[in-house]
Amino acid sequence: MEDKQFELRKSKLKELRAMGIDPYANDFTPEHTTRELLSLHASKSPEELEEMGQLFSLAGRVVSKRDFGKSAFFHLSDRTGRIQAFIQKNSIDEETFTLFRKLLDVGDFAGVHGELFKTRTGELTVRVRELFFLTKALRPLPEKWHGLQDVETRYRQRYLDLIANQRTREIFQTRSKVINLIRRFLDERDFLEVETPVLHPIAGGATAKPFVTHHNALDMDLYLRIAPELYLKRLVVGGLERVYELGRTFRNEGVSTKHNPEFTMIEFYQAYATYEDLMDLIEELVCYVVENTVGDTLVEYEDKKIDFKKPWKRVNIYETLREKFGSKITEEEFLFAKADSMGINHNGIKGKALTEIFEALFEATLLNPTFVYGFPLDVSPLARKNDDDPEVVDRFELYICGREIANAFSELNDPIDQKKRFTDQVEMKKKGEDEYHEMDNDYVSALEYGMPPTSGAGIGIDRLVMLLTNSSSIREVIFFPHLRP
RNA sequence: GAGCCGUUAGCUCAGCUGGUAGAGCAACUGCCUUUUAAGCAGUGGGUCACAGGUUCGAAUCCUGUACGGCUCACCA
Repeated sequence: MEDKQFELRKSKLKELRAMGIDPYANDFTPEHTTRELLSLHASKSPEELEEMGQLFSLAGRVVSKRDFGKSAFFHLSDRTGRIQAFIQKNSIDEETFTLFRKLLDVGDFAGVHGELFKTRTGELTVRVRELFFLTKALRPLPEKWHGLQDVETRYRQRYLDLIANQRTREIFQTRSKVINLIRRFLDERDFLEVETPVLHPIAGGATAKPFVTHHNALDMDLYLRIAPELYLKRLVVGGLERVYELGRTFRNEGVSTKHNPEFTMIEFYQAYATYEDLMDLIEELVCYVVENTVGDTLVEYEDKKIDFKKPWKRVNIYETLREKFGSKITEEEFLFAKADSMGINHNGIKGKALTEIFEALFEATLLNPTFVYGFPLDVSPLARKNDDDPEVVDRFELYICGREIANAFSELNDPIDQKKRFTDQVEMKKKGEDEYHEMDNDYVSALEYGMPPTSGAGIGIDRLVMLLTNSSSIREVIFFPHLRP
């Protein structure tokens, strides 16, 4: 048997057409929103509303219907909220009233003209004087009481999730707000928003596996960008001293509650700034976003409370490890033995062993925002060497709630050093670190023209939004997360 | 990629150690002019994810497949 409700609604569609009513009309312009009506008039007394006598017009989806035979209530939902409407046999023409009862279903879009009044329970309600059929819905909506629970349907048919679950709408409103706030923050500081290529001939700017695609006309493979970094720095060479790009980045890695193959990142670069300046800037930026979304420096996440209050802790990787293991931790023999005992795959790379030991032991403990700095040189091929310790680079990562949220450093602008670093990366790539950098001669030659001292940062927007919306999975903050087709 | 768990009506879920499918909401038919999970009476609706197997008999037990969730690994 074919879906009965579907067939029935299709026959209602035919019936409407037979009566000369276009079930997909586009001739109604709402002049008000539900939020306007509620915020301007909800506090008025019944008498005040009656005196007003004004006709309002609004449109939306019918999300509930309570039929009493000779009158009925229903709720209309628009982008701003929902409002109750009341239709009565003797305050509207009879044909419309019958149409409403027989042919208008929950899920349909309708427009109404009517005046406002208060019901016995005091709810501001529109008394419908005219009703317009705008769009017939052929499928029934998810259940009104429990909403839509099935996660697979929620992700695959996000529109249903948005209709049924208020929380989903709020999450994406917050996401939008976060992005807007970041733009505003950087724009106010004279950063220029730019766009750089998504298709890269060399996948650079991060250590990650790229997606490969093919350009037919040029008969060449291209990579979806794993980071916009190297192009943004070319722009700094070009004299754009403060730039940022907010956009999608692609990494061909596993999918999890914290990883989506395409995710949103902001990278920004500021000439004449140090990585320590960027700690201050990021602290300010994130606090600005938190204040204007959550509205409190204390943010509840799962069963934890994250305190965003400035100043944030700053933790040095080497110092932390020396405190734990003594100074011999930087000696190769001891270090590799330790890493092996912890099951860490370091591939004979010292910096990798150090950072992975640190992450394994301390990452999960970093609940409140914490800057982790003092990264080894060999895992940071694009970062500037520290002036005091040439084994270390001027780089930090921001951890919140045990997750890496940002990565930043003073940029390496010495082209000869950069070339050597790329060469070292290529060597390590041969050793089996297949996500390490390739030689990028074009980038090196850009540096040869001179890049001013610069620092740059990347912030994972999805993860930040997760924290601010108390979402435990990245799929909750991406409209259409990656699923098998 | 590995382990564990899940998939039953449009939606939310029951269905025990195998005996042939249930509820609420939604829908349909009535009644009802201030309800808001409206109410009352009645009706219809299922390849129990898919494919095999065991059995007299499978939603239930077994195997495989698909899709999803969680954890781990890689990573941001």
